Amino acid sequence: MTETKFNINTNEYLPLRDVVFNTLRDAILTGKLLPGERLMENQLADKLGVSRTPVREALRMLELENLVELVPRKGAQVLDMSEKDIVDILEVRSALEGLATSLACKKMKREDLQKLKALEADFEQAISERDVERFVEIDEDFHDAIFESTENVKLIQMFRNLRIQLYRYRMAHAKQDSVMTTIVAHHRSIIRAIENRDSEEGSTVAHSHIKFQTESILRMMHEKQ
Amino acid sequence: MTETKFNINTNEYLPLRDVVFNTLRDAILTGKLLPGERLMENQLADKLGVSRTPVREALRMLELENLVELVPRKGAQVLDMSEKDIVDILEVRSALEGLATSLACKKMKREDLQKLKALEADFEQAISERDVERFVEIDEDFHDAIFESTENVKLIQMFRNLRIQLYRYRMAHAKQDSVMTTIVAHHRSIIRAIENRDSEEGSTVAHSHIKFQTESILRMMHEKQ
DNA sequence: AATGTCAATACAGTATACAATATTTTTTTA
DNA sequence: TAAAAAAATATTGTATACTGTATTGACATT
Repeated sequence: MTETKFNINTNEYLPLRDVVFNTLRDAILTGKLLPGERLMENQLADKLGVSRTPVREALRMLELENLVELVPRKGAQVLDMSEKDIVDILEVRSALEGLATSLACKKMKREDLQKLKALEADFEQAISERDVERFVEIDEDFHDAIFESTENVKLIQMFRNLRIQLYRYRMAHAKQDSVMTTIVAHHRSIIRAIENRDSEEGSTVAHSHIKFQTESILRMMHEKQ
Repeated sequence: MTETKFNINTNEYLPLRDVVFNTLRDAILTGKLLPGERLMENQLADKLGVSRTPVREALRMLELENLVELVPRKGAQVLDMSEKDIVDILEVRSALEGLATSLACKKMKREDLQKLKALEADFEQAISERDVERFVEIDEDFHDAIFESTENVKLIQMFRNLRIQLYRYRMAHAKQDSVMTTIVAHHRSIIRAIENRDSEEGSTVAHSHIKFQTESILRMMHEKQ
């Protein structure tokens, strides 16, 4: 199917720790493992059919992503997130998003901008089909494209790290009335700023985009209670 | 010697992995382990008198801090940093520093501001004594104080992570002529912005502070060659 | 001499065994 | 019966043993 010329076959191999890591991360992000739940090495090892060693290493990787908390000699548990944590994360994300967008205004290639524009139609379709999951996916692509265009590896890395931490809230947020259409409107403004190579404007719009997201997530959390 | 009332004795205990981590990190940051150097688990375990297990875990922790690179089935080596890496890091740091300073303008307690001001005298003394090491330490305290005042745990965490990565360059940078006095001048502007509770100004000054640092480090690197 | 093949070696990946410490349960004592 | 002490158990920390894969070097082949 996929034609591969000179496929250097760089590693089909995944260490078990990565397999375990992916499995546990997915379980946490999809809510199969709940905040506060204890993660015991033996138990996980048995369940996954591996030894404790890769489980331990996977747990440490999860700690790096702030998904679990490790207390020496006590063990690991799935981290819960307070409202303040969410606000803190979004505050940092706003700064990063501002930087990324302003850099995108300077550096994004024309073809990549075209791809960004093409996503608009996908957004509209997802909205009309009320497909929140799809919408959220495209939203990820949109922001990914902006960060990628900065060509700043550290920036991309930090952004991904923050995003993972809020992954659990992304769906519920977008489900709210009119949130999706507002997001699309913001995206249009961002695209316009990039088109005009207006870094100042890009940064400003990005900030207000995240500000809206913050308010929306907070509103959702308060309603839920 | 040290009188301890109600010493809750919260863990004198450090897991071996942390001891190894600290040891290796220190060795990397002080240049005892050089970029590109291979870190072999057996060898390190023997040298440090522990087993491979804590060494492996320490290496993974170092990877998180971007101090070593881990290639599956190949092993670890001390990461080298290109000029681009440094610029990338400082670009992100600039955004974080801008956010932190603008938050400090809003949130810093008066007493903490006083402490910040008190550092000025220390800076002057370090300069007059040509004590670069001391100067750099106070500089760390200064920026730490600003980030602490934001009360944003994620922001502080990311800042620390970035700072560690540039630790190796901090001394050489400050050693250059007139750099220290310029830094102190910048700090005064930052303090003034916080005093005036002027977030906009704080953010701007912070950005130009890091911009100066970036240029200075780059200049140094080019001269060195 | 250049290239290819094979064996030897070194290394990381994984599993397991043992040690130390928390936690839980049971027993003792008031 | 409640609290304290002790024992039992569960769990993490560390060491070691084993496995599989790269890497290296010797040797053979061209």
